[in-house]
Amino acid sequence: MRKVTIKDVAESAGVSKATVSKVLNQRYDVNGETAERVQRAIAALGFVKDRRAVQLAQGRSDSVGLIVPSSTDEWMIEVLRGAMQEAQAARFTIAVQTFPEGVADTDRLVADLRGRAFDGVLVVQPRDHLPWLPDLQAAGIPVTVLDDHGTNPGITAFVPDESTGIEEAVSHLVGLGRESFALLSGPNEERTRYTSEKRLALYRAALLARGFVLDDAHVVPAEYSLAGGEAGVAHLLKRGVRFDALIASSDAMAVGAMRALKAAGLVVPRAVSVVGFDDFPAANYTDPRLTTVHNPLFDMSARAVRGLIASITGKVRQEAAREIVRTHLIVRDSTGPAINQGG
Amino acid sequence: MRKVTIKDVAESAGVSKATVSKVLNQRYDVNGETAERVQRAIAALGFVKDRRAVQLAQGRSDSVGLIVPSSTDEWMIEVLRGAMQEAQAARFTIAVQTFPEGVADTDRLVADLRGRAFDGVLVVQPRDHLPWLPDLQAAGIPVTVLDDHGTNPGITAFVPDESTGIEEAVSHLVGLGRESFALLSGPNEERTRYTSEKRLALYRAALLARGFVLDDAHVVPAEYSLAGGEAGVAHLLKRGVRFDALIASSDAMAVGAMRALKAAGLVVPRAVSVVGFDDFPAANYTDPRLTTVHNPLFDMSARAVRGLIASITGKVRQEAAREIVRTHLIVRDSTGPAINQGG
DNA sequence: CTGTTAGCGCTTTCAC
DNA sequence: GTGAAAGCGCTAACAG
Repeated sequence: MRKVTIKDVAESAGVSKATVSKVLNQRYDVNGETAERVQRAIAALGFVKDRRAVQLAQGRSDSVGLIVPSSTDEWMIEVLRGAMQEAQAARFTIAVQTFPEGVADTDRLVADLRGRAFDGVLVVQPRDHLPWLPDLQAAGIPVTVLDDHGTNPGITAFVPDESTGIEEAVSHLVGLGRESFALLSGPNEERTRYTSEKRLALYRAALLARGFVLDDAHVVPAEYSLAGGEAGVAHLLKRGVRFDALIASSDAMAVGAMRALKAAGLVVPRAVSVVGFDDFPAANYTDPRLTTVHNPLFDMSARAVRGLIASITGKVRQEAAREIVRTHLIVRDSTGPAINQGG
Repeated sequence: MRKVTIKDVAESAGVSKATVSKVLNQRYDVNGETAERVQRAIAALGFVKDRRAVQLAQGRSDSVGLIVPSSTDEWMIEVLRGAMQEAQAARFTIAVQTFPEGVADTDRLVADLRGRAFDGVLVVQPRDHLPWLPDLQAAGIPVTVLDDHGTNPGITAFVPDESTGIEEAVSHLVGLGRESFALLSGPNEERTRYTSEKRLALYRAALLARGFVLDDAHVVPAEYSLAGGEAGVAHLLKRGVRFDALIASSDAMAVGAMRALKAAGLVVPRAVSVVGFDDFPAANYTDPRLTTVHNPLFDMSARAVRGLIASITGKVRQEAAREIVRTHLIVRDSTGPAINQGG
């Protein structure tokens, strides 16, 4: 039994393909009786529209491509969630693709994108400048980037404003009576330097604004990982650096730091208060639960996809905007009053 | 400037569409010189194949639909990772869709699937029997389910064999000198009962095989969450139940349990050893790090997608198989020697 | 209201 | 080797 097409339905119902199409698409210029006959034929034959044919005919693919870094980190799930929430509402599909590795891979992806495999594209955390983004846009394919490093000007972007969360964090720590700060910065790698230095500079400024100088001896570069955090704190301790507040540039680092502090007999949050960055899912499962700056990935992603869909469906010519999304501190249990205040 | 099609290239190169198509698809029955001329035209016009047209013409959509429960839990990322790994290798895209809520939603999804929006479908953790799965299969669309509850016979499924991990867990605890066990089982809800009771039964049997009876007083139903774990342990403690090993039916529960134990002054792992289930990403970030039964989602998902792609591309008629994937215990720090053994 | 006629853009026989 | 023509299955003007 061959695949049943709209043509079969038409013949079976004694009408033309056009009429069937109209019935299928709920057009109101069809006689009630005819419509019924068509419906019966559809049911009898078990007909279903071929999506691909519809897509070609309508010039849409009802999907948004989500290009993610190949190292799908835990936080990716937040991005996906946000994207799916919006996609579902608009009956779009989220097509996940991982970032291309080499030149050949890149060319293929770009060809797919320009070939309109998707109606719009959301690029998550591009490390570098992506020269093909403007081309896509010029080709009329809406593109948005999430959390880039400012390396793709002219492309609509949603980026977190880390300063608000950092201000809150510093204000929180200072309010708690903390007086000497140490900071675990990101690793000295090309790829991560931008984020890393930005966060450091913001912390430094926020502290300075409150009269605290964060000198270089109190800053140690570390990997964005649990092990990195452990090593970082061990390093600080070994050098005899004193601090009652520790700021980590990622949550995993913060957890490692808490482990190292505990190993050294320093109680978190009393002896040392710790704040992380990102608010990863595990932040609620650490002991103590982690106070951290929430990176609003879900929101950014949802807003980005909503915007993309709007410019896909509404034909609203997307205009390059840079949406800055505020970050906030989530206070949990890894921060608390200073020892001499607690009573 | 209109969209450039294969026809434009053909005219520009002075050949027919067919020839262009052959060049595009690396067919060898094209004269070298002609091919070059076509290539130049392609480059000059900036032509790119329209994916949708290719898809319609070839009857493929180069994608695998991933239907996930709407409550995208943390563990979903593992499923996605596994799926993407395989998809990427085969140049397929993973199109994520969330489970339909009502009847209308379901109908629409089924219509999309039967309408070949995707070449194959992977359904993750269907709660109930899905009557439309066999239909899809009958329509020639490969379908596989991941971690179902045996509610969809006749459909290829990848399911974890929890018994192996549970055997290992019990053997590990007993080997540690643990003698009295308590178990936090799943909630008394319709939806989760299957998993919950299966795990309980397996634990009970494994313990019995080693001479330990897990009586009802030592089993308490709890939510699969941190709060559930806390409440469960509080309940046990209040009732004066004594135990030196606690088995949780999920990792989040295990973390909650550890919190409650700590609050009660019971040290993990010495006073009470705790084992979880799933090996969620946060298991490495808890304090102590969680010993738990690893749920091989990544592997199952990767294997499932690989199988789907094989039957999509190879035209290998997929035969309903039930792949049982062994689980294993990951020993971390929440389990350790019993108090009187430690020395 | 309904049907005719062109598409959508590429692939694929099958003659030449 | 190359091209004409017939799809793939649906949509969309435009007559009638």
